Formats: sequence, structure tokens, C-alpha cells
Amino acid sequence: MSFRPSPALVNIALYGISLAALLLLMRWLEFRFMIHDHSTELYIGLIALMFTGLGIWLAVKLATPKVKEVVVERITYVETREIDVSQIEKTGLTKRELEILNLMAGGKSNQEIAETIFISLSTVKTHVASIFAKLDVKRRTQAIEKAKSLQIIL
Amino acid sequence: MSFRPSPALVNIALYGISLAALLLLMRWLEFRFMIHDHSTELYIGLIALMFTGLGIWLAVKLATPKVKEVVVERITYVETREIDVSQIEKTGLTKRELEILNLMAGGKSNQEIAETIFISLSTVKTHVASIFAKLDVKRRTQAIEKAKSLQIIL
DNA sequence: TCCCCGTTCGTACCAAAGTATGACAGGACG
DNA sequence: CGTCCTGTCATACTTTGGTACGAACGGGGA
Repeated sequence: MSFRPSPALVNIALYGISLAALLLLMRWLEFRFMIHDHSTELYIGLIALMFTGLGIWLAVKLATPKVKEVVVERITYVETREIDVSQIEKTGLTKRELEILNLMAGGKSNQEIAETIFISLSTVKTHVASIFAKLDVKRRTQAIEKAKSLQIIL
Repeated sequence: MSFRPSPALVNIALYGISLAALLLLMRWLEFRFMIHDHSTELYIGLIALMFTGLGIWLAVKLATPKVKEVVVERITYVETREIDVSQIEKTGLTKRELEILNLMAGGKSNQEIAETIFISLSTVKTHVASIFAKLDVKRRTQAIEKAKSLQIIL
């Protein structure tokens, strides 16, 4: 990296130099126009124009750098899995059966399911058998597989 | 919404009015300073100062409006499911065990797995037991559940 | 060479899952 | 009121799953 003076200092220096140069120009113009007794309006107009230009130049130079548009794309990955109610209705699974199906998918044994929802093992078996019939499967692993593919469970 | 003239037109009009007003002021100042024969330098300085100010004001006003930063959050619904090889290595599952794990997740019984890959039921059981040990589970449904959560299987 | 590991297979046994059938209670509905 | 559905529970039985051994074979690394 080479040496770079601060932008503020550069601007101040430039402003000073410009001002000095312009004052000299003014003086020169002053004498010329005064001596030849020309219209002062043109003189004033010129000064006005130049200093307007200087002002614009200054403003542009000193203005805080423009904020560039930054489009930040934040991509959020979301699981699309959602329960498909229509599929549940198609299978004809009852609330209780669905409950047990979810517990089954959670890796629970029939005994654990029974203990979780406070019913007997027999009842769980009945429900499970009913679930198998409605999902047209023979094993709990198949039931889970099918229920997931039908988006009956997550 | 009420009527809003274009900013450009407003600026041009303002510039015109300002210029006219300043020229009038100049004229007034001109007569006063000329008549009283005061230093023209002060006069020029004043004009310079005013028009520098005008220039700055103009530049600021005419500057293109700052562009606001736009943050776009895009929610992408994407299936992120992919096999995590590092997880497989962590569990220490062998190729064969992985194969059987996938068949298990497909809802196949041990007997069906045996027939699929042409090995005996005993061997399948051995592999399955090994899988359970490595995944630290007690049932196949748990194994499937865990394997899916670890992204060992899809 | 020897040993570890993965893969294979077997037997025996117990636990869990699944099947079949029947029964009873309560709510919804015509 | 009777019927159907859901949910509950039980018994008996078969099948499948899971555990616990042991054993054989072959490839590859110390």
C-alpha cells in the first residue's frame, strides 16, 4: 500500500488552491471589466456561475460516499413435511389410531405405548392391528414407512 | 395521493427563483458598494460565498436519492436430506450392516431381508443385533428412527 | 505368521409383535 | 330405539424379533 493522505486534507487543500486561483481570476477580470467599463452583470454572472460550479464540485467531493445497494439473500432451508389431512381421511384412521401410529413411529414398543397413553397392551394391539388393516400393511415398520410417505405422520 | 410535481421541475424552478433573487440582491449590493466606493473584494467574496452555498445546496438537492439497502430473505423449500458419511463412520456400521439397515427401514422383515440379499435368517439376525448395538437401540423401529435422524439413511 | 474384523451360519430361548375372536360401554345418528 | 362406530379390554395362539452364545472362513494389517 502506498501513502494516501486523508481525503479531508486533500479537499481542504484543493479548496484553498481553487479559492486563491479564483480570487486572482476575479482580480484580473475586475480590472479588465472596470477599466473597459463593461457591464458588471456579466461579471457577476460569471462569478456566480463559477462559484456555483465550485459549490457543486465541493459538495460532490465532500459528500459522504453513496451507499450502494446491497441485496442480501438469506436462504432458509425449511422442511416441507406437513401432515396431509386429506390422506388421513382417505385411510380412515381415527384420532386414537393416529396417536398410536405416531408413538409407533417414535420407536416405542406396544407395551411402552400402552404405558404412555394409559391403556392396556391388549388395546394397543387392537389399535395396531386396525392401523395395519387401514394402511394395508403387515408390519409396524411398513406402517411407519407408509404413513410417512403418505404424510400422515412427520 | 395529492399532486406532486416532479422533483426535477421543482429544483429547476427553485434554481430560477434563487438566481433571480440573488441577481436582484447583487444589483442592490452593486449600487450600494459602487456608490459608496467600497472595496470590490468584499463584494466578490460575498457573491462567491453565496454561490458556493447555492452550488452545494444544488448538488445536495439534485443528488440522486440514496438507495436504501434491501435485505431479501428468501425461504427455499428444499429437501436437505442427504447421507451423512461422517455419521456412518462415527457409528462404525459396516457396508453390509448399512445395506440391511436400509432394507429394514424399507419395512422388510428379517426373513425378507435374508431372501433379498441371499443370506440366512441367522445371519440377518446377527447383523441386526450388531446394528442395534452400534446405534445403541433395542428395537428396529428405534434403529430406523435413529438412523434417519443421524442421516445415515434417507 | 498370527490376529482382527467382517461376514457367514447355526441353535436355543425369551420377548415382542401380530392375528383372531369375543365382549362391553358410550356417543352419534336416523 | 336400535345400529354403527370408536375405544376399551381380554384370551389364546402363531409369527417375528431380539438375545446369547458358538463357530467357521477369508482378507488384510502388525
